[in-house]
Order: sequence, then structure tokens, then C-alpha cells
Amino acid sequence: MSENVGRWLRDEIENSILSNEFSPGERLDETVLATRFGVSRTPVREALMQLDAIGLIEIRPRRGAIVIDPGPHRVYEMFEVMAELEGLAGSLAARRLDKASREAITATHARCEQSAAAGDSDAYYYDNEEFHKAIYAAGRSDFLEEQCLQLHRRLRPYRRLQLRVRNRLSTSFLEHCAIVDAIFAGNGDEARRLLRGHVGIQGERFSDLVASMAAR
Amino acid sequence: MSENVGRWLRDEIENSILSNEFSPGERLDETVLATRFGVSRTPVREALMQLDAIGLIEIRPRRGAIVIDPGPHRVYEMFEVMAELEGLAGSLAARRLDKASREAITATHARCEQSAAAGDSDAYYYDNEEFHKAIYAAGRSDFLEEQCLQLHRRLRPYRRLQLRVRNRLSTSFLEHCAIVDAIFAGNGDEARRLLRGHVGIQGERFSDLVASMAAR
DNA sequence: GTCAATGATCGTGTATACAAGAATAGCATT
DNA sequence: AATGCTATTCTTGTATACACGATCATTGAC
Repeated sequence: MSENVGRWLRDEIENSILSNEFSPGERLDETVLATRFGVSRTPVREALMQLDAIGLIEIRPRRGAIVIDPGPHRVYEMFEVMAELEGLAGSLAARRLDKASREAITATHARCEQSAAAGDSDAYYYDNEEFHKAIYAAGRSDFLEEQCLQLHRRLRPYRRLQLRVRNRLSTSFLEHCAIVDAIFAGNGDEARRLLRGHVGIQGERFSDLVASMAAR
Repeated sequence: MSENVGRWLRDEIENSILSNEFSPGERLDETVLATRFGVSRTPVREALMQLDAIGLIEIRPRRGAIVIDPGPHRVYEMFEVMAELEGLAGSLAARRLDKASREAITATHARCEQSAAAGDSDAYYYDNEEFHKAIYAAGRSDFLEEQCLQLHRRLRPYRRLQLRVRNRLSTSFLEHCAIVDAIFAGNGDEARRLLRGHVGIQGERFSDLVASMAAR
């Protein structure tokens, strides 16, 4: 638990939203949350204000807070931006790669290979996340890394859904291989291009996303 | 004034920070702010929590809030990301350009031409902002537009400093011309490339930035 | 029977009071 | 004289109380 209750609540509620415990459109009652977490309304309000500032919920004056529903189209737009940022991270990584980052990428890539070979979708989901985080870090831009992590967090539930699509696991891993090659070869433009394709949602994958979102 | 005091205060304090009325590192005393704005501490706290969530200030437990100082390096990183996002916006604009967006770009571009010709740096600063916003909107991605506007806001003071550099005004406008041409020609890749170059900070322009930041 | 208006109830918005921790200053001791 | 410890004060963190607005239900009129 964090040292101040407001921040702790923010993380707690944020996780609840991102793990779909609070569904989009659902109203978040301050007193209910307060009693549930055993605190007063004040820190709850502070947490909600922060989540509103981040854009996870919307506080309508005198009408309470509701969880924002991004909707398929907006999620698509978020993936579009995510692809761009990851592309930048990849190109920077290719240019600035140092020993530690190289090892981190190699290690996480190896773990992805194992879970992909085992066909373990849940394990791959986690390892894949670590792989991408290793690339963010390798870009050596604190701000970019933060932006990537933040967007990644918000898109996490949808990434998980994507992996459920048939054959996506092995395809994803093959793309990883090419990305690693490009980064290690110092080929920034290629790394950027590959990551954009890897993260972005094109063509039929958009309908896959919509379908899996509807199936929730 | 917004309908709820907390949000109004957030905007107010945010503007004060971005216009350098509160300098980086400065402590923001809750009671001082409360009396200054004629409200109680509660909405002040809510505003500060939100600014903390956005990343403009830092609240250290039991030690109060201070304005974050990005520092030259981090500002550089922010411009790097901004360049990438604007590049994406430009490429989308080239692909999806409709009549309204085309007219908006043409109009703001024309105003830039006037203020550039007049050598009016302040007017150009404003018109340039509108020009870029027109491109964000032309991309037809709500999420991307929001991200661009948010980053633009935070970089606003530094953009202003940049324009003070000698000859930057006419150079900037020439770059605008090429960007408009690329977008109107439907050449997304070219628009992306040009915007990246236009917004990003390369080579000596970084030292210009550092110098102007130190001169504040 | 349906629609509108008014009142009651519930929930948010702001203020204030109280508690706990951190910083600073003063005093004592080495 | 310098350093460390303690006490006081100031500021933040949390709770509670009160007020205003919104929504919903009930009643009355058309």
C-alpha cells in the first residue's frame, strides 16, 4: 500500500477499471467506494479526480463519475498512436542500443519463444509485455518510455483479447524475431516499420478486435 | 469559469505553471492558493491531485506540491515524441483530407504567411499554433488530436522561445508550405517526414533551446 | 389514462475541524 | 563553537458536516 490513501485508491480503482471489474458506463458511487475500501469520501474523491484527469473516467458535475467506454473506433485510434510511439522507441533502440538493453531484449525474447512454442497464450501475454517494455527502455528516452507504458496499460485488456485470435501467437513471435534482428542490426527505419506493423491494427484484425470486444 | 471549482482551479493553476508564473521547483502552498483564489483547501487539493496525475507537478507525501522542472533533456524528449505524433497526424491528414479540413488548413496557412511577412513574431506564434491544430483535426483521429493538443500545451512555452531564434520565422513558414503541398497532394509519407523535421529539434537547434531556456 | 409539476430523497460539491508527520529553531551538551 | 536532540509550529492528510443540485416518484389536473 502506498503511503497516501488517495494514491493507493487511484491505483486500486484504476486496476479495477482496466481489469474490467468496473465496466464501461458503470457509475462509481463515492460513498459505496468509501465504505468498500474502509476510508472516508475525501480520498475517494481525490482518486476519482485523478482518474478523470488521466481520462479513465468522466466526472459530470453533480451527477457523479462513470467509467469511460472508449468504443471500438477509439480503441483503434489508440492502437494507431501506440504503433507510432513503439515505432519511435524501436528506431531509437536501434540507434542507441547498449549492452544492458540488448541483454534485456534477448532475455525477454527468449521467454516469448518458449511460451509461444508451448502455445501458452497467458504466459505469452505476460512475456510479450515484458518484451515490449524492454524495447521502450532501450530507446533511452524517459518521456517516451512513460508515454508508451501509460498507453500500454490502457490498451492491456485489448491486447489480451487480440492474442486469442487464431494463429496470432506464432505470427506475433515471428514478427518479434524480425524486430529484434532490425534493432540489433542498428536498422532504425526497419525497426520502426516492423513495430508499426506489429502493434497497429490493419484490415481484418480490426474486425477481430471489434468481435472480441463485443464478446466480452 | 467552469461549473465546478476544482476543475476551474486546475485550469487556472495549470495556466499559471505553463506561463511560468509558478516557476519549476516552486512550492505550491495549499492554504496560500486557497486564500488567493478565495476558496477552501478542498478544491485546491483536488486541483493539485489532478495536476499531479497529469504530471505537471509532484506531490510528495506530507511535504507538499512542487512544480516539476522538465529540464532541457526531457523537453528535447518531449519534442521528439511531439514530432512523431504530428508526423502521424500529417500522414493521416494527407489520406483523409476532406473539404472542411482543407479549408481550415488553407486559412490558417494564409494567416501564417501574413504574420511571417510582417515579421510579427507574436502573431506568427499564435497563427502557427492554429495551423498545427488544423492539421491535428484533419487527421480525423480524436484520440491522436487530444494527445497532440495536450503535448502542444505543455510544450507551448518552449515553442515560443524557439521562434525568437534568428530567421526561424521565415524558415518555419517555408516548411509549412512544403507540408501543405504534401498533405494536399495526398502524399502521407512525405507529410509525415516533413512534419517530423519541422517539429523535431535537430543539431544546433537543441543548443538554441537550451540557451533560451537558461535565459528565462 | 397520460402528462406535468412539485416535493422528497439521494448524491455530489465545498467547507471546516482535527490528527499526524515533517521542518525548523532553540537549547543543551560535548 | 559545533552538533545533536527535543519541542513547537506549520502544513498536509483524512474525516465529517452541511448545502445545493439533480433525479425520481407521486399526486393532481386535463
